[in-house]
Amino acid sequence: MAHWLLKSEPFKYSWDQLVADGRTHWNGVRNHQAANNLKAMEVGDRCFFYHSNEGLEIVGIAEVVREYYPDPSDSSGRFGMIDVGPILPLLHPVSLKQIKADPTLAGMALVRQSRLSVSPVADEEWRRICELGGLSG
DNA sequence: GCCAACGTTGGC
DNA sequence: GCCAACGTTGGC
Repeated sequence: MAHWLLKSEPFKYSWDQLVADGRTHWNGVRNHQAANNLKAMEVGDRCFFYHSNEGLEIVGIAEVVREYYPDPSDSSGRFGMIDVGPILPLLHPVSLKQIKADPTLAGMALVRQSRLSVSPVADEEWRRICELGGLSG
């Protein structure tokens, strides 16, 4: 199972909103690299949910519930979207500051490519963030 | 509010 | 096909 990280500005769409909604369309991606990552996702893959701009921390774990399909909000027809649902919040949100300070995590795509909204997460990065987040696994 | 990174657009 | 201009993202 692959792991991913999804970024959202909390004032646009927050973790709490995802919990309230039960599931949502992850639409509006207009970057090919991010879209390629969406394409590679399979139902059941887990994703960290990161709050950008405000918060600057990973707050929860979401799950892919529908694989890549066309995004009707893209008139060009080039981009697609997935659906995700919430799994559980982190007991302790993991901040960007912590991530940058941790040797295991400092090389994450989140850090290296700050503008990429959908990025892969390596297994050891996943385990380390779960640990920092207070989840035993 | 500023600025770096970076993708896109458009003139040539 | 190159590259300057411009727009957007997102951390600080």
